Parts: sequence; structure tokens; C-alpha cells
Amino acid sequence: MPAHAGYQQIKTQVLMRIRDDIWPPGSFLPTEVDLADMFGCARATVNRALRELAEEGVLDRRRKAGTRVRLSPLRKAEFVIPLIREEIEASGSTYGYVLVSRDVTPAPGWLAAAFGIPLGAEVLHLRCLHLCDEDPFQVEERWINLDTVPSARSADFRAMGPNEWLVREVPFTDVEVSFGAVAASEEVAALLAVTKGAAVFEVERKTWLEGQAVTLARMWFRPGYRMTTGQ
Amino acid sequence: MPAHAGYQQIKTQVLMRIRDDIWPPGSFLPTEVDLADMFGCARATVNRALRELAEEGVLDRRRKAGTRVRLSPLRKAEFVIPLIREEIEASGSTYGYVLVSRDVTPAPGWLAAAFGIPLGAEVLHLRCLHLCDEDPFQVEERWINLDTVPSARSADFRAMGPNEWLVREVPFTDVEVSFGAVAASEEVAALLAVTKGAAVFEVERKTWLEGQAVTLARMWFRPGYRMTTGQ
DNA sequence: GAGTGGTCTAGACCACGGT
DNA sequence: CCGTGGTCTAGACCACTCC
Repeated sequence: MPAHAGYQQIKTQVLMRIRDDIWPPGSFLPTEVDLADMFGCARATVNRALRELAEEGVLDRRRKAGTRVRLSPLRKAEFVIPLIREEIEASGSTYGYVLVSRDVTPAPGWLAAAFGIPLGAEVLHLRCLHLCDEDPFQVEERWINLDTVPSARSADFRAMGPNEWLVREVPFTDVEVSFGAVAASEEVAALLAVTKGAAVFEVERKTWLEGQAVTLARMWFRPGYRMTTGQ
Repeated sequence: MPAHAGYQQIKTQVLMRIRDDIWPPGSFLPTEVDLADMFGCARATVNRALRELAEEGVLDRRRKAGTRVRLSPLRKAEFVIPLIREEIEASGSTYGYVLVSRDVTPAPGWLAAAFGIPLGAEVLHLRCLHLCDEDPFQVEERWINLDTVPSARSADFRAMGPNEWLVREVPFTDVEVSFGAVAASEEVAALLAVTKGAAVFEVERKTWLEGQAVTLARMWFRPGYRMTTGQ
């Protein structure tokens, strides 16, 4: 109703009306033109408010059909995945890095399958350990597609982690991240200084550059590590 | 350059120039006015493109200072957290639910502290088991603040899970989600039918309604469960 | 076919915050 | 102070998709 309704206020108003069951789940909202009239503002302002609410998972919008309240709102959680060096240094600790192993091999079958590369294509395989104040913090196992990133073959990963190197050198267009919990393998347990079978948080990250597989990384964190929404 | 540059094309163009090191990390982009001139479009169009790239973590924008390329782009991962019933039914399986325990107690110290409620305030404490085709799928432990949600005291959680009930009945304004890996406690292990100490994926979810604590839930999933970006 | 959202424009005023 | 992004407007055309 305020003469100077901004898109933020419109978002709030819409959420209030949904909460008060004026627009219950599944029901249609008025059209943008009508809402602009109701709120005394331009249609573009309403459009931005509704577009953002749709993006946030509250509304469902379709041309011609209109805007409706989602039956159950999509519940999204956004995580910022920090560069491990920055995460450790931001906490006031000292970052350390060790390259554990490096070899060039034909892609194992599971990797070729999971990643969409020809079976037997050469990949660079690295295992690394990241330290926080000298204590094991994260174990990283990484596979780099040498067809897509040939320069990785001659890069020196003894001083700089593959993550940092890739961030600087290799662009990508698509990412897939997944989280899970696994029992520490013998090797991971040894590197993390935990008992074999201990519960460790696992992050897997795959990237592509315009359809070409770039890299796949699996990371295991020391016990107690959590990933939390927000910054 | 095309006469009809849309904001999508501008985003692409900007990303290409960043990739080609025309605008290297840390450098400033031209102002919106100049870019609008370059791309032959209105400033609003440039604004939307840059605003979205900032939202995605590629750019850093400040009034007066201008727009610069982030030194290292923020790496964000967005997860859609499904309602467990819908997740199971979407996979073609049968959903089952069991209420394991229910009691009303004064909030334990850790809960009061972690959640910002007065020590000793009454909370409803529930333990539930969610089943997929009769097999344990998820164990849920839930605490509901009865000061904020008094109606929960008389709700019947034997037929409907607290999650579904809360989604229908209680609005919230703020959420915090965190993921981790923990060793299954004796009780969780028994409910999930795994050995004690097995690695299980844990999701913790807290919600507030305008500063008032609503509910805290901890959920443990059967082995092998993963949370993946995208829908 | 027609109604809805999706987008673009040209212009304007404002708020923040670096210099 | 004053340049930059943040937002709003009034109008327009377009694209999708439901009927």
C-alpha cells in the first residue's frame, strides 16, 4: 500500500499473505499488472519481487498459466566451499601441504564411466595432504583429465596444491558437488591419523569445460568437520 | 556487439573476457554506463547481468568503488533438500514412518545454548524413523520449542512426521543447515540397522521465526546416502 | 488465439562510501 | 564531495504455453 513500494517490501508483503493463508499453497496470485496496481508501483518492480521469490523456491511461475504458491516450498541450502588454504589461514592457523603421490595412468573404468571420458585415456592422479597447524586436516585425491588439461602433466604439484593450481590455470563451465559420509579407508585413516573405519566427511567435486571433463576430486576431512550454510 | 544484446549474452561475454584474461582477477570492469555503451544496450540490462554474476560469486560490486573480478571466485554449491516422503516416493518406493519416542522436557543446556532459548524452557522431544520399502532410511531427532509452537504439544505425531506437520502449520523466517559425518551412536545404529560406530551422514537443521527459536532437527541417513547439487 | 510472464529501453532519482 | 551501483518508472515488444 505504501506509495513507494520497493521490491523488497513487495517480497515481504507477498510472504505475509502466504503466511496468513490469503494466498494458500497451490493458489494463484494476481497477475503482475494487477499486483502492480495493488501495490502502486511499476510492473517491473513486481516482476523482480516475484522472480526472486520463485528463485528462492516459494513461488512457481509459468507464462500464460500465472504465478502460484508452491504446494511445499523448495527448501534450498547454499554452501560456500572455501579454498582450503584460505579457510585455514582465516582461522588464524598455519596452512601446510604435502604431495603424497603422483602418477600418470590410464583412467580406471569407474572414473571413465563416472566422468564421461574414453576408457584408457591418460589422467594425472594425485594424492595430497593438507595440514592445519601441522595436524592433518584434509586428504585430497585428485584425477585430472590430461586430454583437457595437458599442461598439468608438467606442472609441479610439490609446492602448490592441485586445487590452487587449477583455480588459477584452468577455467570450467560446469560443476557438480556431492557430500557424504564414509568409513576411512586404511590409507585415508593413516594420513588423517584416525583409526581405520572412522566416520569422515567426504566431498566430491567434478568439473567440466564445455562438456569436456576437467577434474574429479575427492576430499576427506578430519573428524568433527562440518559444512554450514551461509558464508 | 550484437545490436540485441540480452543480459544472458552479456553474462557470457563478461565470463569470456575474464577467462581470456582481458579482465584478470582483481581488475576493475568498466562502469555500467560504459558497458551499456560497449554492448549497445540499456544500463538496466548490464545491471542485471553484473548483479547476477556478483550473486554467483564471480564479481564483487561496490558503490563508488566499481565492479571488480573476484581474486578467486566464490565457489558455491546449492542443494535442494527434499521432504523425505517425497524423495522416497519419487524413487518409486514406499514410504513408511514410525514414531519412536515422544516426551516433553526442559531444554537441556546444550540445546538452550545452541538455540538461544531460556534454560529450562519446555521443549517437545521426538525421535522418529523413516522407512523406504520397509528398510530404515533416516533417523530423525527433533526438538520443538513449545514457547514458539504451543500447538505442537497436542499434535499427534504418530501418523505424520514432525517435519511434514511443521511445514504445514508453522512458518519460519530463518534457517541454518549443516552437514557432517558422525559415528552412529548405539541408538541410531539400532534404528538404522547398522553397526555401532558406522559412518553416517548427518544433517542438522535449525529454524527461527523472527528471532524466536522454532525447531532443531538432526537427521542420520542410511549408509551410502549422498547429497548432490542441483535438483 | 490470447493471456501471462520475460525482457528491454530511456530516463530518473537516490544511497552509499571512497577519496 | 561526487562517482558508482541500486532501484524505480512507464512503456513496449516478445515468447511461451495453456485453452
